[in-house]
Amino acid sequence: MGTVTRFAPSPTGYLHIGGARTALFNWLYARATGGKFLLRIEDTDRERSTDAATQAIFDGLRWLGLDWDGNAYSQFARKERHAEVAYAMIDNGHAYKCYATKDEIDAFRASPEGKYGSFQSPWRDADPATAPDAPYVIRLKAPRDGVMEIHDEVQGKVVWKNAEFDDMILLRSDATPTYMLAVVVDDHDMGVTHIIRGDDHLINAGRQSLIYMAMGWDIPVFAHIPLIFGDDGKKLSKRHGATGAEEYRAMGYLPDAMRNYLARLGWSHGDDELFTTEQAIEWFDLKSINKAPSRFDFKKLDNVSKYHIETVSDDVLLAGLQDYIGSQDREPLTNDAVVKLKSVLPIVRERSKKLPDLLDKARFILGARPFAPDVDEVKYLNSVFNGILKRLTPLLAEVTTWSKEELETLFRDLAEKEGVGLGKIAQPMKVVLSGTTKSPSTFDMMVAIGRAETLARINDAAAYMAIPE
RNA sequence: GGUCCCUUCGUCUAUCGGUUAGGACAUCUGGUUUUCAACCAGGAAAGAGGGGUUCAACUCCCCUAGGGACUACCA
Repeated sequence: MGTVTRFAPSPTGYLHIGGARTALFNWLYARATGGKFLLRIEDTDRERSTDAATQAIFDGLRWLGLDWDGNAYSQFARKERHAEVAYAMIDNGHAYKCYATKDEIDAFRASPEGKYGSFQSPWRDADPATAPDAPYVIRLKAPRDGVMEIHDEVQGKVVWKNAEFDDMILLRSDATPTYMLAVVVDDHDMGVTHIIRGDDHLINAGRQSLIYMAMGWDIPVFAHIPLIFGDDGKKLSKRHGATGAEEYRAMGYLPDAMRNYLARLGWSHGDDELFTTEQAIEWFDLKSINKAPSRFDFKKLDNVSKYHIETVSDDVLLAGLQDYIGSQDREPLTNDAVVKLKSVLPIVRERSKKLPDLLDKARFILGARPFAPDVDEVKYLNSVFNGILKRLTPLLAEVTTWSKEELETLFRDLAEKEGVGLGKIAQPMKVVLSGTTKSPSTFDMMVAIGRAETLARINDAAAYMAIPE
């Protein structure tokens, strides 16, 4: 039997980056073992679940490239089946109807005994004949003796005394299932073999095992992964920066980089830091997941991002770029722009940490004349440079081979003749060619746009510099 | 409060009883340079504390401290 993993988010907001990593681990494990990765929306909480959130989760997952097998399941849609199992558990003596009202339970909690102990329903061992004709919930009849032991792939052996578990509610008084019942039934029905989830669910593995056992079902393999914190060690929240997957898209990170970085948070394969998704799939295993929580580090993410922008294929980069542009609510690149961009990809992908950096560098090819200098770059276009530019222009017109080497030689010779450093000429030229110094190499740009365009831009710049001081 | 989980450089981590405790990011120093968010070289930087077990412990056990999760008719 092949492995089946699942990601089961509740649709109450965007896709949290921590959830995204959980999804990634499940996806990686499924792909690594040739199994299936399923998606289930845990929408049994009708108050908080929204379609918009469901959509956001789909979008986030799709952006990250975490494709799920088959259609996404709606947990709520399966409520009849959940109820059926709850009643089956009454029949086999592992659950009972509890008529305690909300007020009674609240009163218990407010009492001294209720402060720390869990609610003990008087209906657990009551004679069914005495049951009133009133709404009821179905509770698990949790064992009072013995221990529950699970073997978690990440956490190892974990043991609880059964007495620690309360008679949790399985089916609410409105006949909808609670999370605890629904997960178990769904995971069983969906054939889930490995449950990889946040370790905030660790104790639930014990509780849920009780249900599996009550129904005589096979208990899946558990792997509870530690949570991701912010850089201060506190729960990752808004003030740490972005928490939603979509935000990372809007910041200009490639999905490939996110997968790499997220995979590396809590999981490792020796000293490998930078890797492709294919490699991650090949290397991924549950045993190498760390037990300690990790902190999200944007600096490191940037470094990983830079690597992927440099190494990913042209098509992937271009697709990522278009996607990023879309996230900014901007018009996609035209076919013409794409062709132009593609021709300079090698020189603009270098030194770019994020997609917007790359786009900045591509200004010289995507923009149009005249290239007005950025305010803080105007200083390069001074009178000294103006003089040099006048002597440079005819030289450029005569260059025999318009190549990087030739141009560089020409610039160096001129610099020597002028008695200045190469930077005094090449640097202002960047501003002439692109309006900014945050551009690719001067010579690379000149070669990319050609002689005529170079001369034309010099002419444009001359106009700026002609203005008397 | 109770139960459970966690603890190696600032950060992410390697180490499966024997290592000068390694790598990466960040940081510092020097170099290079056509900007730099680039590159090159080098440096500083860690086993929470205390007990055991063992010839030998970061590694196994216990205690303490600190952090976290759970403790809902939420998931």
